[in-house]
Amino acid sequence: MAGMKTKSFSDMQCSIARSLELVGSWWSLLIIRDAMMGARRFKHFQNSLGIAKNTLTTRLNQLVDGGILDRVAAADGSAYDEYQLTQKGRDLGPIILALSQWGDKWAVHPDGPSFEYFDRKTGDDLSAIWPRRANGEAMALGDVGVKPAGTPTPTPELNPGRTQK
Amino acid sequence: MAGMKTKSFSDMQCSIARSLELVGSWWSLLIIRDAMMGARRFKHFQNSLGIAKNTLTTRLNQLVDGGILDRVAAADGSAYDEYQLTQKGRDLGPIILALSQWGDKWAVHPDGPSFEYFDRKTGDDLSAIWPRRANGEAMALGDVGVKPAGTPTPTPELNPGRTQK
DNA sequence: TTGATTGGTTGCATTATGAAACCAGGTAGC
DNA sequence: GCTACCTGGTTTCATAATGCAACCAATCAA
Repeated sequence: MAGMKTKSFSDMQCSIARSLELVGSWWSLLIIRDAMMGARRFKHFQNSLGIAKNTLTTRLNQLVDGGILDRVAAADGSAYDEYQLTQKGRDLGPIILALSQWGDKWAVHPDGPSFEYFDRKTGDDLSAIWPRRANGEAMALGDVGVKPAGTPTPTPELNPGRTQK
Repeated sequence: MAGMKTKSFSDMQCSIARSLELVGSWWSLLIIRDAMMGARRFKHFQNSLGIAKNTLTTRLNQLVDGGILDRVAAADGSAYDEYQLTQKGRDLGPIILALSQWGDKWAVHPDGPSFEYFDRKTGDDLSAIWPRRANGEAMALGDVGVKPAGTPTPTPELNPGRTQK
């Protein structure tokens, strides 16, 4: 975990906290972003991120230990190992996309965003990462309900939306 | 930023990095989660998170400064202020959901997840937060393409998917 | 063979965080 | 209106995470 003394989220039952614990730190997400863009070697990550080398070492080891990256023999025959996303790591894609989308809207750089996402099959831009109904229709965030696991889902009649004081 | 000395992501053009910089730390996301669940007062966050009070103070101030929370007069007439998500803050919902979904799959607690998400209008479970084509159809992560902003979108013919060595 | 690159490790300085004590103002009970 | 407790912090101190620079062995390019 970044900067915190001893405190760990791993005892928490909440999946959000557990995800954050396993991913490790902000740097980890940027490492994963670069891995999704094709970075495979220590040097790639270091050049792209401008991260201190000892910190990069720590983060890469943590991601390998966490099953998000695999350390594999280089594809090109080099004696240096490479880092490769596991399925667990590739499944972080929606998180990366959601962060990117939010940043494009609320924290964009004066020069605009640096990356754009598209559909490889059609060439179209991606539609927004957004909660969907069972039929795939995008839904308003206010229509997303949360409840403790195992409790019955409130019926729509008894649950007239979020109060907005 | 959590634990890091001086380094800031705010100069980076990447929207992911800029989002992470603005959100602040892991704690911030859990604070936002609680705010989405209805927490409004200092004490709510402290009880729910078990966070040190000085750290909570810092994080809340940072979220207010970042425009993610507003400090508002209490709705019930109390002299103590309350914290309320702004639109910018509510738009973090998809990130929270994506993190929750990943944790449910890859980092679940032995007792199972603590929360479930549903559609307030229909009572159905939410479908997965996932990249979608323009028509709303869910797409494989491997079909998500990334390119530097401003460059032309590669045509599907010339872009036969991610190589998977 | 020589020099540069890669992938680290080590040591030190600085910052973020945790824990506990403390405190002023608000609130509740009576 | 008095008192005790609650709320929302601040302060102090110890520790962990990070940055930076120097160093190093192994690899690779010429």
